[in-house]
Amino acid sequence: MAAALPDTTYAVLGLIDKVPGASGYELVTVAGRSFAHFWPISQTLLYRELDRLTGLGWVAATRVEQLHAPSKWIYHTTTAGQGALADWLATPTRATGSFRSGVLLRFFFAYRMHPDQVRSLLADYRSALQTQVEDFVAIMDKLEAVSTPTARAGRLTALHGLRTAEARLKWVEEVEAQLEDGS
Amino acid sequence: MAAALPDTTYAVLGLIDKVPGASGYELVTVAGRSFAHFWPISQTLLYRELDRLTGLGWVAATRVEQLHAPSKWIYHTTTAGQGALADWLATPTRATGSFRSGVLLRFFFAYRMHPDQVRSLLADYRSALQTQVEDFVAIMDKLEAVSTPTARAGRLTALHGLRTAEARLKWVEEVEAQLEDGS
DNA sequence: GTTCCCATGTAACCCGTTACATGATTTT
DNA sequence: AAAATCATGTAACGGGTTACATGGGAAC
Repeated sequence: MAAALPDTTYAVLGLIDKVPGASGYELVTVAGRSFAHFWPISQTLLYRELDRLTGLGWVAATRVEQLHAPSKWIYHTTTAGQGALADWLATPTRATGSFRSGVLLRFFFAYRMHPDQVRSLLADYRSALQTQVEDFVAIMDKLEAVSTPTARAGRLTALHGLRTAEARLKWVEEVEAQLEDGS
Repeated sequence: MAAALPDTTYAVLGLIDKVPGASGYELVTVAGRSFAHFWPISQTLLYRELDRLTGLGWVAATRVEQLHAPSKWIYHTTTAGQGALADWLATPTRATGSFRSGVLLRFFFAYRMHPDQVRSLLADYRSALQTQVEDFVAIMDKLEAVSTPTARAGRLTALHGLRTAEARLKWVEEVEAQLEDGS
């Protein structure tokens, strides 16, 4: 049995399947505004996965010449690629994502900080969360009109992010209230 | 100016500062049940950071011989180390943590799955979230009694995880309800 | 005429993980 | 006799990041 490929490979495979005929450049931007919120990938990494996927025969690359822009490669999933995607989707996975938060890490050592530093840490966190909320709302608004299955999936993952950010904003308020009367 | 060290280095530094006189072995277990939920580190990595921190002169290692167990190194922060920790805590940071979720990634391609697969994906996610809720509640219960500043910081980071997991559980219910009547 | 957009790539680094090794002592 | 605990480490790998290079056409 071959070594398991990272989920990132399937993320790119699924994206090509979802947006057939896109160039690497386009896929980077699409990835940036679709699954970046729960599976961020850099440009370099995406191009590397493109190489891997064509090497595996899971996607086919076609050269396209353009008049008013540089030539480009466009990608499609092959039958083998669609099968690999289906297999991956059928395999159960551990439901534990990875999460690392610099804010929480610093907050964990809050007793070594001046109260003002803690307050500003929380304020920064709050504004970052508010930005997230706005982003997710914008995504959902944009997909509201569309009623395709792919749009629905996107809308619901955005909802996940929205609910998460909202809950964390409430946490910030809870903590700030506790700081005011407690310490 | 020297290259910035990763947050992991300061995580270990802060932990030694919090639990002085612990061995590497003990620090691994303490890290596992304190900040693992928002900053997981493996045993190998922790030992590597221990080397780095002693090399920097930020922590001092002392050899301790034991009768009923192998000899061990125990660690303390130096004055320089405490200063470095304070500096790091004083530097503002981007409030965006890193998050990667295999569940959401698969869910994003839900239109390529059988409805039963989607249901089982959500069921797995739900039970993982329920386990998280239990873990966070357990941590908070254990720290409820203690009223030190360090315990409070731990309790509040656990609360953050609890609120997050609760919001996501509600999301699962929302989505499941939508699947039943919609599709 | 400089800056932005398209488009693809290289180079280097290192953080983090997994698997494994060792060996004494204590518990089952 | 076997397994778990204490304690520290090595080896190898690869995923992901940041920074940089290139170059033509379009826009301001």
